[in-house]
Order: sequence, then C-alpha cells, then structure tokens
Amino acid sequence: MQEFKTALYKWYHLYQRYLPWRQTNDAYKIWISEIILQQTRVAQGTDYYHRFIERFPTVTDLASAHEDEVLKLWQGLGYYSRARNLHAAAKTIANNYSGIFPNKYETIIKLKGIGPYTAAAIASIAFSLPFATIDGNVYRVLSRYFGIATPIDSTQGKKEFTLLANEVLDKNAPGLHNQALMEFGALQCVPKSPKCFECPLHSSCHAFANDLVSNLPVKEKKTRQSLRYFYYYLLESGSTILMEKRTQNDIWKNLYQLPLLESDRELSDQEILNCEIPFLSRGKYNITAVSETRKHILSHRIIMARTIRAEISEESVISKALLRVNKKDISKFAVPRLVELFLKDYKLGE
DNA sequence: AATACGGGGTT
DNA sequence: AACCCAGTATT
Repeated sequence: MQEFKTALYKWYHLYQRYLPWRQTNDAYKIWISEIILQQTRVAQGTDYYHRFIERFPTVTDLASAHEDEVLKLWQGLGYYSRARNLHAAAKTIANNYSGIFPNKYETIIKLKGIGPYTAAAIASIAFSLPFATIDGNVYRVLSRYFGIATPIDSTQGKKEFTLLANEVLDKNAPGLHNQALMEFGALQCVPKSPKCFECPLHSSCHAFANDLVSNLPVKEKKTRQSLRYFYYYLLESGSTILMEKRTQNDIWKNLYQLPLLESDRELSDQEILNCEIPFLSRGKYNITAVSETRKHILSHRIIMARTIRAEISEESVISKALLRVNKKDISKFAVPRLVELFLKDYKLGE
C-alpha cells in the first residue's frame, strides 16, 4: 500500500498539469471548479472557469446575480442544473452562512448540486479534511490496481470503492492524495490503451499482471438513446423575433429558445407547410423557408430538429408566454447549443 | 435501482 | 457508434 502511494505522489510531482484552481485555497473557487468539472473534461471547462470567476469573484457576487445571467455564462457547457444549483447554493451560503463557505463535510454536502464526490473534493482540497474523492478516474485506477471487478455503477460497487478509497487515503495530505489519484487516472491510467509498460505502478498492478487492464473497471448499464422531433419557429416581424423560456422539468430547463412545436414523429414538408403556426391565435403569416433537419446528439437523446421561418404581421396576436425580442438582443439570452447553431445559420444571435 | 440530465473528445 | 468525462437529483 505504501509502495503504491509513494510511487503515485512521485509521479504526481513530476507530471501534474498546471490548473488554475490548483493555485488557490479559496473554497469558493474550488467549488466552482468542481461543479464545472462534473462529467466535463478539463479542456472543455477551463475557459468557463476563468469567465465565471472573473464575473463572480466571490460567493456574494454570485448570490446577487439573476439566474438568467448565470445560465448565460454556462451556455454551451451542458447539464444546466449545475448552474441553477450553483446559484441556489450561493444564495444559501450568502443568507445562512454570512457568505462564508462552510468548512464541514456534513454542511457542504447539504448544499444544492453537491453530492458525495464534490463534498469530499472541497473538504479535502480546501480544508484538508480526510474524505476520499471517488470519481471516474478513481474507480478506474483502484479497480485495476487492486483487481476489483464489482460493477462501479452498482450499489455494492459504490460501497466497496468508497471503503477502499478511504482506506488508501493519506489522512495527512488528503487534498494532495485525492488530486494525485485523479490526475493519475486522467493522464496515465486512461480508459483505452493506457501505457502500462511505462507506468510507475505496473510492477504491483493486479490488472497488468493478469492481463485484465482492458476489462476493468466493470460497468453494467448502458444508456440508450431515444428520438425526439423538434420544430422551431423563427417568427419575424420587422426587427424582432419571438422567443420563449423553457420552464418545464425537461432538458434545458430555464434556457430560452425559438417557439417550439414538439412532435412524436417526423413531419413531412407538406404537413409542416399545411400546419397552422402554433402560438399565433390571429394574424397573417408567410412561411419563407423551412430548414434541413439538424441531428443533435446527446448522451441519452437524439433530437431531429428543423426550423420554419415565417414573416408575421405586426398585429399578430401571440400567446402571452412568448417574448418579443429585438434581433440585436438575442445574444443576451442563454440558449441550448442546438438553438445557437440554428441562429448562427440565420446570422442572428451574435 | 433506474433514469434524466449536455456537450464534446477519443477510439 | 460506443464510451467516457474531477456526478447529482429525482423517481
């Protein structure tokens, strides 16, 4: 065990990346980085981290912002509940804890959007508390090194790996230990074709000795995708278009979009042209274009989307849930990537 | 225990 | 196309 840790820390000392959130002890900044990095690669999240910290340097800055602005800053990063929960938690800290980030694991994990992983990360890195972080990297490194085939996405697996990770944890330097283990998984003990022959731990690695590297870790469930059909309406009148906010408990909650008709099946061009435009209870319109289908692929969904562009008369009566937005203001709204791409096609929203 | 929740990189 | 990424909340 000590051999494992000594080699790991030596490796970390030599090969760790420079990461902006490693240069601070500020729990707030560490928190932001950990939320951004949930299910997100460092390369994808780094710029967001810088912009977020620049706009919201402290937890009270974040707490006093409007959610729309937080979501706009998060646009394109995905899993938007992270941004909504971040904002809600900032308000909790500002209101209940005088703007001071809590320094106990039990308090930290009660905050919205913070689960076992993030609570352990903040507790260990910002406050040197002995809690092991267990993320995808840690599952991979531990399952291979110790040869554990319990599925990591089972209740039993979570229990076993949590126990093991906390056993292995260096209580004297938990923050360093956790980051070293995760960095090792991210750079050396990677999912596909890890370079085991030049790995400093291979002489005592169970998977390497038994040719099990490509079989570990074990994961039993696979996510399957389902289809959705989206028809967006770009409804123009003069210099304005119509937009709406997604408020349902569904994908992209609280983001904005072009008025949407969702169908449970694909619609033909003829059906699209014959279909009365929803959202308009009265008034003339003139369909000027129907886009190609754009296939938007997410982890658990495939969205087939088209846009219908139409001129609507000034006196059109619209559902009151729709917003009339001046074209030059479109970019102020947080929109899903899919909508952003459509707007770009029309040279709107930037 | 199972599913929803984004977007992008890698193989 | 499948898999994965410094996971969490909800059902």
